[in-house]
Amino acid sequence: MAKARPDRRTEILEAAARVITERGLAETRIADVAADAGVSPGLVIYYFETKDRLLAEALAQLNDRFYLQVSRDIRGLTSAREQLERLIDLSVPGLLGEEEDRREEWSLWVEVWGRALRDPAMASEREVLDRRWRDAIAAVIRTGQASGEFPAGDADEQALRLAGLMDGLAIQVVLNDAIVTPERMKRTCMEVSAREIGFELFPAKA
Amino acid sequence: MAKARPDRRTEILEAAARVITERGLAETRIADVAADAGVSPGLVIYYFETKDRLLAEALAQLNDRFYLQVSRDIRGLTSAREQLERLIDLSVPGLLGEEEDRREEWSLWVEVWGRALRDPAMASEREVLDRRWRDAIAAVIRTGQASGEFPAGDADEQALRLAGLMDGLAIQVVLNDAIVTPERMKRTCMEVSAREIGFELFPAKA
DNA sequence: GCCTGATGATTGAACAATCAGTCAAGTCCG
DNA sequence: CGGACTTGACTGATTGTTCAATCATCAGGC
Repeated sequence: MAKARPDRRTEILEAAARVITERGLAETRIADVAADAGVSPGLVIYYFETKDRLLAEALAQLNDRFYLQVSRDIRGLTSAREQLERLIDLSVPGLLGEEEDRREEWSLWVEVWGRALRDPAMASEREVLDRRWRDAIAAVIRTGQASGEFPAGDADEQALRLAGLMDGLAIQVVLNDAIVTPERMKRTCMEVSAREIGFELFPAKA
Repeated sequence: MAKARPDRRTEILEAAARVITERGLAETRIADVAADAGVSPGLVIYYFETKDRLLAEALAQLNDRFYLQVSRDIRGLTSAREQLERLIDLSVPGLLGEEEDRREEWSLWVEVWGRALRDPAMASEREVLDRRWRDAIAAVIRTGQASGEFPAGDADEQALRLAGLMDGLAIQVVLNDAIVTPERMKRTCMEVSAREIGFELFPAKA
């Protein structure tokens, strides 16, 4: 109904995002994207020149989507501690329901890292996105410091530590490590955050 | 000189390890390995049946090599704190000289993670190796606790935290992140270790 | 209202490159 | 001589990309 004039380029991009999250970056063929978009392989190249450009654009879109959700979710919370917890919840693969399961997003990150090793364009894209992520964490920490909820401290360094820990643990979780479960990852992240940033894990409700 | 009777299988395995660390798992072709070993492509398949089996064996060998070096290096150190620092030094990509540069090893890990997402055999191999790594860290921590150098604590949980942090930061370093330099990674790992495990970063030499 | 031609969108078959794995034939060594 | 080892050309499958042909849309002339 709403398809007055379908924007092919956008349709193909969305199809690519779907295929990538389902089958992974390495297993995504142009033919798959074309089939998912209900379009011929030739048309995909017609709009995106090369497969690499298509994948790069699709990845950027997927990331924007994640950041949008995170900032939307966080905006509604008043306490920095709650914001931080929500950030962690959203980052732990498989912790929340299907609706916001981050497993596929993390799988994607792992593949991006692999590709970035040999693809400079992908590498600089990744660096930008990672910095944006750390900055988002640091912003939450600064909010808490400004309001007196957290003690003063180097928010950037604290964000780096938390982001690093989350990356490392998320790898284990997304690969279904028997020891590192989503719940354990969350607990560990919360405890380390509390200690490194300097807040009480279970604040007295006073 | 020492090649009385060349063990082709071993030669090919070593060639595979070289090619993999140079070009990455995804970019390693049978022909490359054959060329590096000075042998025909057919012979590679003759000894290893499939490319996957070749890669799996080569990876296992690379890992054993790393663990051997780590345990050899650590055995010579008496204080647990020094052992831990050595462990971290050996883990930070590009911190030490070329001889023991871990950059290629970490690149490899990133690719193993990517492959493990879709290859169950690779996934369970990874899990085993990762557990071995965390156990090695935990063993060092327990040594320190037993000698009274570190306070009592949950060594397994502490090891999980340190291993997670190292994984996450190593990704940034190996991808040449402008902010996360090898030196910064080391400093951060040491500081977090000190706080989480509970030792003095700069012990009075008493 | 209808034809017309131009422009861009779209197709799908064909092309070309890449590689894992096969195989028939040779070589070496005991 | 025989069996293990070795070769390298070949096959077959996959897949990114090209391209000639077709189709849709629409502005503008009649």
